[in-house]
Amino acid sequence: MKLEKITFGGEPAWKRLYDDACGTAHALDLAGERWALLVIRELLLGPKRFSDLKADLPGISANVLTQRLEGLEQVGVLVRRRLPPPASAWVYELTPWGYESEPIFQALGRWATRSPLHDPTLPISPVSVLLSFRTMLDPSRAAGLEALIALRLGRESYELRLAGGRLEVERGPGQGADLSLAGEARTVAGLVYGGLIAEDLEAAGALRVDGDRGLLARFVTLFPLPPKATPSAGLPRDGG
Amino acid sequence: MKLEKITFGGEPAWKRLYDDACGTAHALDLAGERWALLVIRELLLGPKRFSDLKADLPGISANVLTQRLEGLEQVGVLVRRRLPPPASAWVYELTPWGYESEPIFQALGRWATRSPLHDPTLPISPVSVLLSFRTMLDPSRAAGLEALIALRLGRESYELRLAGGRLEVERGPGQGADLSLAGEARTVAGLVYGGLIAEDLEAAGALRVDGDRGLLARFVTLFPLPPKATPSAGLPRDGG
DNA sequence: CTGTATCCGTGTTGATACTG
DNA sequence: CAGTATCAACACGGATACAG
Repeated sequence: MKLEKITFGGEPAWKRLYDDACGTAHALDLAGERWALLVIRELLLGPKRFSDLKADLPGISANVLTQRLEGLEQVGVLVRRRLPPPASAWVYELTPWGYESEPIFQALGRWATRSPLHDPTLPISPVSVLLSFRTMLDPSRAAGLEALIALRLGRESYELRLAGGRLEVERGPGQGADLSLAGEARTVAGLVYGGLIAEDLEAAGALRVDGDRGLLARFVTLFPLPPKATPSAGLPRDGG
Repeated sequence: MKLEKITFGGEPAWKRLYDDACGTAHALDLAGERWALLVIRELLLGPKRFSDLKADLPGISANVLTQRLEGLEQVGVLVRRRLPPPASAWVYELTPWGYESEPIFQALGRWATRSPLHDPTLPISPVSVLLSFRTMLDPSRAAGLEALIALRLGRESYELRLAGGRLEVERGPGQGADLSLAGEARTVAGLVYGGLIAEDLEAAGALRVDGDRGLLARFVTLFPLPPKATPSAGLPRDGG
């Protein structure tokens, strides 16, 4: 490993780099620091502001978020842009190449889902839920299905377009949707992945359903999880 | 993010965990620490001993390697095994689920190869080169090709079997190979990815070629690199 | 020979408080 | 809202000493 000096615009910065031509090592040089990949994940469905990122990454501190955004901008993964008036806010947006990192998240997610230690009851961000749908959709189960579904997860709204066995996800109000779900991201995740029952969640006030309930019944079957890996592996190693 | 206490066998250990049900976050909880993914990479083509890992991961220190191996064993990615006599050495071997992490490395590698900052002239491990071949093989370019190629990269020997547009990689001496290459891993990487010329490398004593040179000429064309992302992105952000 | 444990200097990370 | 400043805790990496 090597210490490399990189000077960009302002003051010199030192970074610990793997001294390795392997693509994996370079990817980790670019985005291997703590939180970096999760910042990218949160931007995969469109630009966000600093405070949105901070809210959607519970546990990150402001200074670390600042550092990650600066680093990821320097290496060309994202850009910092000012929205046109009247918004006039700064937003962070992935570059085209940044958006191309999505397969990394699909591979990581698919693999980790099989971990014996994975706890699906933890909090989850809206973007994570939507990306997981894109990753886990089983085209054969979605065959012949054409529908527009509106998801309101916390403060964020998305539109899911199912057609030709494929799924498109976009930010948007989802007007005229065949089915509309509103609730916290973890509620919808529990509905699709955790076997929770929509009627129970509605009764508990955690979910609102509008529209085609037959479509809902089918929707929750479209995203089968891979089986867990053998859990024998999560145990302590024998003494010596 | 949360501090979780995990006690395994011996003394209590604290680990910083993302408090996030997202698969990506869990994958990073499992293997997101510095060096962890590179340790896994080095094991993807078969078990290795501590000292082999240390040699193939230049820059890692013994104590960090020990910690990573312990951590990855605890979460079920690898196991520590004793070879049968007369070898009687300890080796580290991925579990079946650990081996299934390879798509992560393919996604990371494919993405990072397009980085404007990627430097392919850095040192590289034999395993990285072999994995890159598996990732980058263009099946259409390999169509109709049937061959056994032996690669001796540093101390390690591998066999590449090309058939039906597919590539199989195994450790092994490669006896009876149609083509045999011997040299440092970075030399062979430069040959396939860097446009270096086999004859020059032979003349310089960096490469030994035995067997079908027509096959070699074709072999070096089988692994096209994706184009670089627009490099404008690697520049300093404007002042304000 | 193959790891493992400990010490230590340094750099990174994160919680809190604070500023424009 | 969008970050900076400060400081404490921790992780990293190098060296060295130790154990089977």
